[in-house]
Amino acid sequence: MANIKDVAKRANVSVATVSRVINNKGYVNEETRMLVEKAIKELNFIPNEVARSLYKKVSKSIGVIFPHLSNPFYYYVLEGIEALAFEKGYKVIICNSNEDKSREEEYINQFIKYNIDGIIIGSNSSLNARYIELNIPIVSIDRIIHDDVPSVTSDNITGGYLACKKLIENGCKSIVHFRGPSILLTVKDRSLGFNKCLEEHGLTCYQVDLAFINPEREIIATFLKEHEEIDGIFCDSDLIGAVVLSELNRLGRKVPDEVQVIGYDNNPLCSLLTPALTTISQNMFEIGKEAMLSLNTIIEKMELKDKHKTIPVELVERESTKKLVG
Amino acid sequence: MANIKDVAKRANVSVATVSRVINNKGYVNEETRMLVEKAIKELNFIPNEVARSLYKKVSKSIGVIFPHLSNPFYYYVLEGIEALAFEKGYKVIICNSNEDKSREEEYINQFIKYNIDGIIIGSNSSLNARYIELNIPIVSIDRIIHDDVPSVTSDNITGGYLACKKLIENGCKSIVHFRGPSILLTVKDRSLGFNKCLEEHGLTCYQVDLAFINPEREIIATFLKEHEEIDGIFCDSDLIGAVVLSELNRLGRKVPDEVQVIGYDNNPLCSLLTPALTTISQNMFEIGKEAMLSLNTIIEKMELKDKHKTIPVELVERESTKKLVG
DNA sequence: AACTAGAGTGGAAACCGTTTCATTTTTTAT
DNA sequence: ATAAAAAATGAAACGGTTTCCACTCTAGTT
Repeated sequence: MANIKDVAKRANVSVATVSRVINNKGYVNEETRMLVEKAIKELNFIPNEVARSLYKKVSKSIGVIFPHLSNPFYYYVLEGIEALAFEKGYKVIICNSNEDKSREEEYINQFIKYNIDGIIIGSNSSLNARYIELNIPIVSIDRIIHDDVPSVTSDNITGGYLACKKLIENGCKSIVHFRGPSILLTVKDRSLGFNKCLEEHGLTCYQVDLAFINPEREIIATFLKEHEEIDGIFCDSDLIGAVVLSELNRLGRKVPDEVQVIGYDNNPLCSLLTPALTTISQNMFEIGKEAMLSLNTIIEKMELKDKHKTIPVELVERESTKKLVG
Repeated sequence: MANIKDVAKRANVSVATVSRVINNKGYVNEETRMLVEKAIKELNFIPNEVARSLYKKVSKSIGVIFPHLSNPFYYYVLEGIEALAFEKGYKVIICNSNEDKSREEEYINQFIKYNIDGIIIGSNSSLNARYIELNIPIVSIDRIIHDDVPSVTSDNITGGYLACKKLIENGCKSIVHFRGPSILLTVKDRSLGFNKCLEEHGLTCYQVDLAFINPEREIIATFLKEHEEIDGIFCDSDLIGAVVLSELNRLGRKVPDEVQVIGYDNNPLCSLLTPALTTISQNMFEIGKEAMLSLNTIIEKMELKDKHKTIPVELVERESTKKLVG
């Protein structure tokens, strides 16, 4: 690999001049510039970004830490991040913390070692105070980890509210909320909205806690068997919704005529299920884009007006819900 | 941020000694080591990997380029890559080429600029000869891009064969193969195996070409409507399988009694469908792991015995297939 | 003619580690 | 006691780039 010295030698100039040419900065005679450019081409020279980053302490790359990649939510967010990052000239380094806090911290350390310009983190654990002190630009997704750390979250309260409203308006009387892990803020918020609406109508509901990604089929099956009166179901993820639909089908309960089901996320899977799943759509691409936008703002030391952004949700109606007449 | 000089000053030693301590290399007196370690802790010193990488020309990180992340296949592969990479101390940089060859090349250039140690690429386009000349360790996934570039592919030929065998053994007479984009090697290979088995039984089948990720529902619907005689369906992805099941359901055709369906990938989605989808399982995690293993072997300049690895597949039987009696 | 501003260029320091080599001190073997 | 080997340490070079500063030269101003 040719380096800047080789180019300088070949073009019969100093390295400083070559640097000025590649960075388009400072005075360079037009003829000299041509000479240098010719040498660059001939030697197939690519400036070494590591050396550059060493000097400038800026790497034009950002780190993303997600608890797992197998949750569709994250990769749609990722596509949003990537889209804007690419546009702004940032490389994206993606790491998988596996929900493991120590691994998360190890990755943050790596990022620091690599002069990373900023971090987007989708974490369920709270951030070590050390990192806030370090003053690296960080944006959190789907959770507010610290008042000083900007965040982008989905409007989970409204999400829960909308789902509940739809079920009640559709005539459901006996409702269950299959929730995700109740430690999560997102889950808490959805419950908040859901229960608020319930309350407004003088109703209550069952609550069952499940895993997000691999929902426990037996718990769902047992609950549904023991509660034949259930006619409205809200699930905290479409994956839970899919299992619920599958179990209802097994039990011979008709959806949406006997039971109505609403999922969460608007996973592409929804329209593949039978019946297609009504769901709360999170604009994941937008979440990613906004997070990257916030991050860019902090990196460039501009003022961030909206420290904690909330992205609106909407209900997407498919075949698993239906307004019951009478 | 403290640097190695600050540590040296604080511990009253030279930077060389500090370097020896952090790298655990060369002679260091036990007492001195303690002193240095104390200073490191006090100053919260984290060695700058950029400087390190500049000198050593090794970055302990690898780049992964995938055409998109929204295909579940890729993120399971990714988890395999990550698992081994983490173990071996590599950071993983993931890039999304969006099937765009120029973006792919841009990312490879970035990787070079960053002294990346190796690249795993899941590409549909053939690799520019330049990169092979550059002699960076590269491993390709799901495709053989060059005889000299090691690869890890799934045993697609056997996958196609197994699917066909199952359909025929189960009593299917009129078979259709809903294929992915026929430019892809994977798709070609599956057809190869599938048709071989067909031939062995003196049969032929329909072939319909579709997109992998967002299969065209109308094409599938039209075909199924026009071909009521179909009793066996092989799909090149589970997503295609899901749409097929949904359309069959809409047409009132019973699965598996009237039509049998086999998908491909063993996407978690399979067990959520009704009926649960029989599929050819690709061990994606294993593919990722093996790719990382090959890459590590080349990076460390050890001999790679198996240049082109093939990962076995297996048929996972669920509810969408059934041995017909009589 | 003397003076100044700006164009054009190169030398060298800086970024932050690693490594080589030389030197000193300690230990072991004879 | 002495030579030889091993342990411990620091000075300095190195990696590839950017940038500051100093310098030369030309053109324009009084």
